Amino acid sequence: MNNIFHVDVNSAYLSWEAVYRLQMGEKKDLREIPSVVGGNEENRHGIVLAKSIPAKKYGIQTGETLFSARLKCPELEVVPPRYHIYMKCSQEMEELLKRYSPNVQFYSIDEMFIDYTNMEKKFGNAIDAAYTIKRQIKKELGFTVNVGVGPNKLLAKMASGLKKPDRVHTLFFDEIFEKMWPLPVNKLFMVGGRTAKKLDVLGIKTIGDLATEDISKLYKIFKSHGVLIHNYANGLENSKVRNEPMPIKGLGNSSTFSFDVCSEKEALMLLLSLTETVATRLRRGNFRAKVIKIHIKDKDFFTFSHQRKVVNPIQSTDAIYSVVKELFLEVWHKKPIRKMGVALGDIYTSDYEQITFWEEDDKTKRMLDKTVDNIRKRYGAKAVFRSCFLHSGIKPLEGGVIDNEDYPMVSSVL
DNA sequence: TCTGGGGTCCTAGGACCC
DNA sequence: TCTGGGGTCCTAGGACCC
Repeated sequence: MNNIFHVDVNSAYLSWEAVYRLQMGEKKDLREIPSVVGGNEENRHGIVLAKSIPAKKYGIQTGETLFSARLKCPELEVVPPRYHIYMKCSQEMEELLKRYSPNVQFYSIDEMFIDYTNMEKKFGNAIDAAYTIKRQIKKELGFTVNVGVGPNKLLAKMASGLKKPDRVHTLFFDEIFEKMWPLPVNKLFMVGGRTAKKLDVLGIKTIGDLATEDISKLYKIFKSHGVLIHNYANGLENSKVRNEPMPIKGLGNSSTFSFDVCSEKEALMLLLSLTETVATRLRRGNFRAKVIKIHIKDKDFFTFSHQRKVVNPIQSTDAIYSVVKELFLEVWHKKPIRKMGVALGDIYTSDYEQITFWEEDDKTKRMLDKTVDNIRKRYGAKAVFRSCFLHSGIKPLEGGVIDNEDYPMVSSVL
């Protein structure tokens, strides 16, 4: 029998912010008052990123606007995010977990899987170990977690989500009926708002309803996703706890601007800036890309995208930007823009042998990009930038939550 | 009233090939 | 008047995760 743990930091950003502030000598604990970590409203990033449990009691939800959160609780304390601190806390937790098993999967900044299978002889039975881990994180790092214990990653994750905070829960196969099936169907991993709504129309309200529904009926409506969630509702999932990060399939950067962009000149400058950011990340990973995409959200929140596959994989800022510019001019019809993004797909590793065949980027451009990348690495992102950004009011490197640093994200893949 | 950013995967529809 | 059927590749859009 496999024993998988899922460790989930309770209200991660908010807990970490609270711990840091207490360490800095602040008297009040954000976790004990209605509070949220939230984006900057002036820059139109005003949403709730994390909430305290007292804030949750007012019905405040992650992702909702700070405006709406304040309507629910006028005395709400709002603090800005500090991603560097959260990264540090996350890394410390990962190090701690590695004491208990060599096989720890960094699933997201605040969620990790541990494969505890066959570790019993070293650290005792699984449930005791889960409690020890929870206690140790609280004692050494100052924040609380939920630990879910189960026979696979899906059930471990569902277990950690049961009752919060500071709890250990198990979800073995013989507990599914009692602990998981009565839950509303949207609590199931991979059943989001859209699917839950469609299921509701079909009379499927709980995870149990979904688990016992006819699979061919689900397939007809939801295709492969229907089969997936039916399996999940029955606790069936068998992916490995992965030590190594998943190979990168694509990367992108986007930005919501503090004002609606109306001129072509300004839009192109912002796209160049976004291209710089994403191309720098591409080169840092020693990659090249064949698919170049842009996406645009206009002032009415209507979003659309445009992409092109090029024959030879490219890497230089200039080569990527020339495609980005083409794409933009092909789709933009002068409607004011709220947000834009540049993304790269169809990624290849760029080893030395191959480079001689890539004629797309000439040698001069490669050298220039490399030089600029190195200067930025040594002296910071602002040390050198294109002169067109001077006095333009536009940042030379748009996008990204942390300047000049990779920030680990999460996908819907276990 | 205000509504982030960065990922992965899937599907539909059209182009194109034999 | 009636007009194949696969297969692959590409693009746009939408679902999900945190």
